[in-house]
Amino acid sequence: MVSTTPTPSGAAAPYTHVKNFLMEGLSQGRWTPGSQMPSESELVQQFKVSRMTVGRAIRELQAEGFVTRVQGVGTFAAHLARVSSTLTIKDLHEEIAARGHQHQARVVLSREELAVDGLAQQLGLPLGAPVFHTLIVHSENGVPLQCEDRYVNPACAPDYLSVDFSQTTPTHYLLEVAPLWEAQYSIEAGPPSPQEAELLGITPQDPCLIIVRRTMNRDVPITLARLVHPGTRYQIQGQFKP
Amino acid sequence: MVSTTPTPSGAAAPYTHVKNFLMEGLSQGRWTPGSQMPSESELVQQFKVSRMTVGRAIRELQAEGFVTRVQGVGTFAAHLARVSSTLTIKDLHEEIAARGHQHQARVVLSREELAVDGLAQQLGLPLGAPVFHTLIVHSENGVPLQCEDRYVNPACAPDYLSVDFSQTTPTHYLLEVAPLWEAQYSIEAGPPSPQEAELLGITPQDPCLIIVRRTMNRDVPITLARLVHPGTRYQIQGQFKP
DNA sequence: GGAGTCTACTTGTCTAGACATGCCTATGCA
DNA sequence: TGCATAGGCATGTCTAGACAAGTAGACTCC
Repeated sequence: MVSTTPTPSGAAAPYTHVKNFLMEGLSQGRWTPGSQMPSESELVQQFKVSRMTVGRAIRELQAEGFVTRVQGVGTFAAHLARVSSTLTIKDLHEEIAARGHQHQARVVLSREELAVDGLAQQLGLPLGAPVFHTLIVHSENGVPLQCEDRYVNPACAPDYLSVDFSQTTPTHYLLEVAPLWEAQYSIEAGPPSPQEAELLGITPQDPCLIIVRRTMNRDVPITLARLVHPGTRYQIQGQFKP
Repeated sequence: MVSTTPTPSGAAAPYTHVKNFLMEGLSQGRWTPGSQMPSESELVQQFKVSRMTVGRAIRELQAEGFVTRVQGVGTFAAHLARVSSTLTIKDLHEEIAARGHQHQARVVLSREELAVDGLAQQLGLPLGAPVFHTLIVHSENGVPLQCEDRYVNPACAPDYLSVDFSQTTPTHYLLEVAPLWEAQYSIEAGPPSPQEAELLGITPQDPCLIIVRRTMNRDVPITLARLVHPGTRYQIQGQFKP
C-alpha cells in the first residue's frame, strides 16, 4: 500500500490533525510546561499515519516555539515563561494606504555629507567618509505623522540621492536595492528636537514615539534611521502569540 | 538504494545545503522579489537528493517568509516590501535579572472591584461584574521603571489576589494559570497620569512609553494591562529579520 | 560498590515512489 | 474566431522503511 487517501477532499491533511490534537492539548493544559509529550511512535499508532507525517506536525510546533525536542529523550511542552513574542512594524506608506488615506512625503533635505564620529562607526565607514543624508516628513491627509531622519551607506545604494522620495519611500527603495535585511531597533518615548517639533507642527514638550533603526545586509550596514512620531497621533499596534 | 549517507558526521544535513543555497541566492539578489525560483525537480537534479528533502528546505523558507509558493505555478522570491518583522517583549523581572540588577516590586493596590463600562467590555464580562485590580510599581536597583496597572478576569485566575506580587510578577503567575496566550497590544508615547507620575517619581510633563496589552486564551479575555515607563529610563530594544 | 557495556527508546534525517490538486498552454473542434 | 479539453508541470501530501545519533536505565564484571 503506497497511498491510501492523501488529502481527501473535504478533510484537512492528516498532519494538521496531529498538529491540532497537540495544540489543543497544550492549550487546555493537558501537558503542562516542561512535561513530556507523546513520542512519535505513540502518535503513529494513535493516528494510523507514518512517522514522517507525525514528524512534520511536531517539527512545525517546534518551529513555532510550542514544544522543545531533545534527541534521544523526547518532546516536551515548551516553557512559555518569557513573553517573548512578535509584533509587526509596517511600512508607513502601506499603512496609510491601507487605511484608505492620502500619504504625502515632503523632502526637507537630501544631500551628501561627511560622516562624523559616532555615525561613521554605526555605518562601518571611516571617519569623514561621504554618506547620504535625507530628512523627510511623512503626512497622512495633510497631518504630519513621521519625521524620518536617515543616513545611508553610499556603497549599498549609489543612486540613493537621485530617487524621488515624494513618490517612493526610502524603505521601499532600499529593500529593492538590498533585498535581505537584518535590523536592530530601539523604541522609546522622548521629546522631539526643536527642528523636529517645527516640522511636525508640535511643541518641543509634546511626547514623541521615537524609533531608531539600523539595518544591515550580511553584516554590511546599510542605513541608520531615526523615526519621530507625535505621541498623540501615532501608536504601534499588533497582536502576537507566544 | 535506501539510504546513502544521511547526516554524514562532519557535514551538515543535505536539506540545510539546499536551504543555504537558496538563502544565499536571495541575499545576493540572484532572485529578485517576485521572480521565479528553481522548481523542486530542478533542485532534486542539482543536489542529487530526493524531493522530500528539497521540499523541506523550501517549506522552511516559506514558513520564515522568504519565499511564496503557488500550487501549479512555482516558487517565488518573497516581496519583502512590508518590513513586517518580529520584536520581543521580555518579562520585566527577567530583563532586570539578566542585567544582574535587583528587581523590586511595590504593590500599591490589590483588591476586587466592580467592572465599569469599557472595562467590562474589554474583559468580556457583564457590567458590574467583579474584577481583580492590581497596581504595582517595578523598580530596578531602587529606580522606578514601570507602573503596572492591571485588571484580571477572576474566572481565569481565582487566586490572583492571594499571590505575593513582591515575589512573583503577575505576568509570570498568569502564564502558569493560563498557559497559552494571544495578545493585542499598542505602544505609544504620552504623558503619565498624575498618580503614575508620583509613583514613578517624575513630572506629569515627562514623556512616557505606554504599552497597553490585552491577553486572551482561546477567545476568553484574561487580563488588561497598562504599563507605563519613564521615557528617559526605558526603551524597547531588539532585532529582527524580515 | 563502582565502572564499563549493552540495550531499548527517542529524535533526526533521508529515499523512492505515489497520488492529489491547481494552473497554464497548446491543440482540436465548431 | 472562440471555446472546450487534454497534457504538462508545479506544488501538496503521504507511505514504509532505513540508518544515524543521543540518552537513560539495566546488567555484568571486577
